[in-house]
Amino acid sequence: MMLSRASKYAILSTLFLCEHSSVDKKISVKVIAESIDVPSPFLAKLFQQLVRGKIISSTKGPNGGFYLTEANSKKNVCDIIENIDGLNKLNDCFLGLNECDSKNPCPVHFIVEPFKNNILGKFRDKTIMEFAQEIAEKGRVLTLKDISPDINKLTK
Amino acid sequence: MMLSRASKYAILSTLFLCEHSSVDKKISVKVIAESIDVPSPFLAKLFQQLVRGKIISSTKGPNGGFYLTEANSKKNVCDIIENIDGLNKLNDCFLGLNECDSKNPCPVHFIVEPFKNNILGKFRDKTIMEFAQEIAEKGRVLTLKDISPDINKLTK
DNA sequence: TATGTAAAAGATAAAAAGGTCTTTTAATGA
DNA sequence: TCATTAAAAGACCTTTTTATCTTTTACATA
Repeated sequence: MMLSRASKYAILSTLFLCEHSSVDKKISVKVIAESIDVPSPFLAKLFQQLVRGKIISSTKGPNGGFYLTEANSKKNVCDIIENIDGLNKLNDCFLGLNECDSKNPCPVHFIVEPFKNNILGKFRDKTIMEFAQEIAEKGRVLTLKDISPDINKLTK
Repeated sequence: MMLSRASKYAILSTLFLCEHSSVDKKISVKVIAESIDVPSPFLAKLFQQLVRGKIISSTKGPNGGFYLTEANSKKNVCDIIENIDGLNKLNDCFLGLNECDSKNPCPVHFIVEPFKNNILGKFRDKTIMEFAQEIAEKGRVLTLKDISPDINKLTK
């Protein structure tokens, strides 16, 4: 019922790629890692896996880097999660019961279930492309960076 | 936005205590651990912490064990989570953004937020006691054990 | 075709979560 | 008051997740 950090990184950077890259404008791990503030060797590993899973594309060498093809951008967020965490992770009972369904529900089953369907729906129905467009239109910034300065850090 | 296994164990076993124990019917870790199918030394550690947090009570020696007092049973599930995971864990952005709120929402913010409030509400408004009663009334079994036999295990 | 660039691959390390074991302390009652 | 029982305390181990580093491979172009 929760994404690993790896999945989160994968989602954000794939959306970033969708917005900023194309077949003739490939982007290196380093640039992406800095843009969304994620450890770059770790992201490199994730990208290898996403390439193998045909979620994103890459070419080596000068002017090489990562990018999305037409086909790639028709994938959806579920595909990313599936590729990194596996989908079961999202289906586990919120309280950890092995058997939690409408017949033997945990105390929060009927709260969790609609939410799960809702979010899985969103992750399945919209393509990466549609997602990225929505984000761009609304002027959203998808980064792990601190946007506003953090008081704790300033006072150290 | 997700509970650790430790928190889940803590919630289930506290509810178990509420239903099955009292000041003059204390229960040992071992019994509880077996009932809900959780590693007993691990549960023992958790219980120590819950006792320190005044969520549950204990006495040593013969006929000793864990139990809930009046006061204990008026605590709520949030208190348990707070004590084990800290409440922030539930408040983190689903996609890991550092700043995700209605002003700069992540793509799923408006799906996640109502759910969060909903479930936090339930965890805050009902006491352990009320929760346990509800479970008992509905004849629910809160265990991590497999209830129905698992085909995979049978065929091994 | 040599050179530089960037990903792929794989080995390794660090941190966190989960789990175990042993010794000490407190309570009970014989 | 001594033996027994069960939790408390704390050291320790294992696995998983997260992160890094080094070497190899592929590609581009000068």
